[in-house]
Amino acid sequence: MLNFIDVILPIPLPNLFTYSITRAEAEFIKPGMRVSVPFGKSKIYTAIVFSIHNQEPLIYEAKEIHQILDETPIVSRYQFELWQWIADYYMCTLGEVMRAALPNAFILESETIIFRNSATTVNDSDLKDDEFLVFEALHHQTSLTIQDITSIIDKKNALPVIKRLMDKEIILVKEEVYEKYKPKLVRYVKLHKQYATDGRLQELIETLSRAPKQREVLMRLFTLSAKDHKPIKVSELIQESNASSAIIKSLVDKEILEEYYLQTDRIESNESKKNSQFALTNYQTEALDNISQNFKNQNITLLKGVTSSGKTEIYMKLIESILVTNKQALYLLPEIALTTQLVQRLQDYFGEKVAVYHSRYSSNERVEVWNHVLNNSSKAQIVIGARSAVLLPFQNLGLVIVDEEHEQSYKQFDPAPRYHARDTAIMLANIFKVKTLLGSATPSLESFYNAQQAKYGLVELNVRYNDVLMPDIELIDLKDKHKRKRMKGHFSDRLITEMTETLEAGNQIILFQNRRGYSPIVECQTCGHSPQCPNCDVSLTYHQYRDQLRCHYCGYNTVMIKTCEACGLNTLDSKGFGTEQVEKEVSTLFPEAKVARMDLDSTRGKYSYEKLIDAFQQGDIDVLVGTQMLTKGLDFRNVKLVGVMNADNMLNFPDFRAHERSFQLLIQVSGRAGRTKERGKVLIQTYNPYHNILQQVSTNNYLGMYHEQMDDRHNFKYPPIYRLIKITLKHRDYNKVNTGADWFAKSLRMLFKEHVLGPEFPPVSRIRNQYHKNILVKIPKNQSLTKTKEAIIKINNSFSSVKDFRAVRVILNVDSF
DNA sequence: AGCACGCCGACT
DNA sequence: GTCGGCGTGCTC
Repeated sequence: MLNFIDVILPIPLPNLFTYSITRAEAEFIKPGMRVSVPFGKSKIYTAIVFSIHNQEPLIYEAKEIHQILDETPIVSRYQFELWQWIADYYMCTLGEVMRAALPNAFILESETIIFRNSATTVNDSDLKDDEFLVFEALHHQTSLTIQDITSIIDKKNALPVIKRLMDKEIILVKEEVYEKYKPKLVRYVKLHKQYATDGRLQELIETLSRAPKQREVLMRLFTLSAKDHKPIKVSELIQESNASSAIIKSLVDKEILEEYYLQTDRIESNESKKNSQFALTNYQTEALDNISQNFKNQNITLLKGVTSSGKTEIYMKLIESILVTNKQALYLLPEIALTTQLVQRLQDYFGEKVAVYHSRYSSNERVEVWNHVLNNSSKAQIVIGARSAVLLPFQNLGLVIVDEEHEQSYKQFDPAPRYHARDTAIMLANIFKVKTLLGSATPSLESFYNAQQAKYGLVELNVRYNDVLMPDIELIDLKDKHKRKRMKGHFSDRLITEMTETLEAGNQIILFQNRRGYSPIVECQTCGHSPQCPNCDVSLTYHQYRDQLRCHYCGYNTVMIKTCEACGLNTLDSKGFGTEQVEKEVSTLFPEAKVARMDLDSTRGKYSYEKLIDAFQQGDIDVLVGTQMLTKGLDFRNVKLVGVMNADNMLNFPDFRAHERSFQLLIQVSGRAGRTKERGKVLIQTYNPYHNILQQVSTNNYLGMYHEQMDDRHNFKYPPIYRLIKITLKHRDYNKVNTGADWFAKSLRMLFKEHVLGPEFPPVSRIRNQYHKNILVKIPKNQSLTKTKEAIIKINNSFSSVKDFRAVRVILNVDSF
């Protein structure tokens, strides 16, 4: 009987691929293991074994696998179930899910390596110039990569040359696969075994009397190993004995010391023991009881707790109750809320049981967390992570917590799989038959709607920790302030007064402006021209700190122009303002205050974000100016005043969620004010102080906002009343996108009639030289989601079989909000 | 997706 | 003449 495996390949193709294996391999291979397989003409890819069977494919001959990469499965059956759900629900392939789920280091790819064929003799004159260059290079190096050759012959395409050399049998070509994950090895030293006896040791110390430095190192080694009987790291010895690595090296060379390597975890399990204890307040206890009560007949519960109400403590107690059953807990957070502050707090309480997983981790670090979770190791009993942590190989999950449930960053937009981590987490919990707790001060409409429909349980916590009052929110009418000349730059007199008082009292201030850079539009006063990005349909933003014009979509940048490109006059002026300008104005208005800025530009480096937070916490910064980044779960004790520079630009954003988002954002920034005893103050500057959303923000009226917005969603057929699938067409040719989108929309309309919207150009219709056009499909509650998706896939298939449209990229985005 | 193959304009 | 552009077809 012949043996075969079906595998998942990390590419966007809908089907599995069948390979043949030997009898012996069939005994060894299990679903979830990695194998490397030849794919296409020459490449070798990493695949995940999906199933093992005996059905020989009928219409093609299955290739043999190249190699088995694992001894035991690295993907669990629970994950297969989840992957399948993601692929079906979000309309993507299993391969795309695999790519998103596995740490990069697990996915090996082959590289083509070129060798000299020593079997043939070569006549130099037979070779062309570029062929000779390669031939000569192989005298110096035994092997070359394609890239090496590309640079040697200085051509874009090295393949023709390689092909000619292969035909002449001068070179050999091999595909090589490298293991990408490298265990971290740490260098240790110990005394060489020849000095094991006391007598020899005595001798040794005497011989070293003329090398005091070396002797000192040796003595230090003895004291260190006597102290805690642990292996001695080279780095430790160097530091303790104040020696150089050269001294260690000479001791090793003399065979006095012996070096060896041990494999270590990259993720420092900082050896903090459980030391912090805390008690819940009465309100927290009550909330926790309510949650447990809800969990008795509800799989999902929404915890709606105002900012600073101490939700984290409740999560911790819940997790603790899961740990005693020896199960794993998953704690999801938006990427930027995963600060050292919070991780530290959990580690202080749970010790080494906490593992962290997010995008700033290197591929190697992720492999280590993956393995710990897979092996159900105690080091990863609690996983705290961002979006992708939901894809980890849990074995024995007991609880899922999704904090800041309303955060849009839980939804992946590009590339596929375009999954929502909150909804995927609920599915994951469902697979393990365990409970999910969603937490937020400003729940998303869909979650609150589900709670209202009794699909979720609902627990509220309306009191801040330690009974601190909710901040006092005041709206400031910018139109009026301008008219009465009460503005200094972008600051109203009210804001300046409050800032002055706050600074005098020694408290800190946060200023929020949802725009980075100095000014988003530069415009010529004479001819009205403004510099545009050459690749995208947007104006360039002026960044003063580098004197540059930058595109926020593609990263394009040039030096700031001095005169108008169109009319040549130096009448350039800037419109609108960003964080940079706010920062600058603060330092002019308050010269003795220490100002810092927190946005994408100021937090580029790996730790710069943490440094800023640290500095602010230490009180080294008085005024922190920033974008959205500021709103995420930061806990600053000494912030008294929060200023929102301009609330209008987000309210006017062309999106059906703009109002919901603005409400959430403003409530979240406001929540940064007054987290201890004193009541905080929030000033919101706006041209529309009577806007309903702002009124609701100022009175912290979530229910008002909810009901009003839900009316709109009903009337205009938007989620959570209807479901939404967005179809985006992308191509560099404007006309192709247009005709393609029209075709696509027409086909959809035949089935879904008035529930098809568009095609429409998005606000920024060209990004990186690609034109975009969107079509929205609205799906009523009573319409089958599965059937709708099937129909869309069918239309998409016929679309791509039209020759003219093949090149147009189609992106399907389910729940695109 | 990635890659090979094949056709076509544009230059050393 | 070759180089590199891009459309087309295919991957177990």
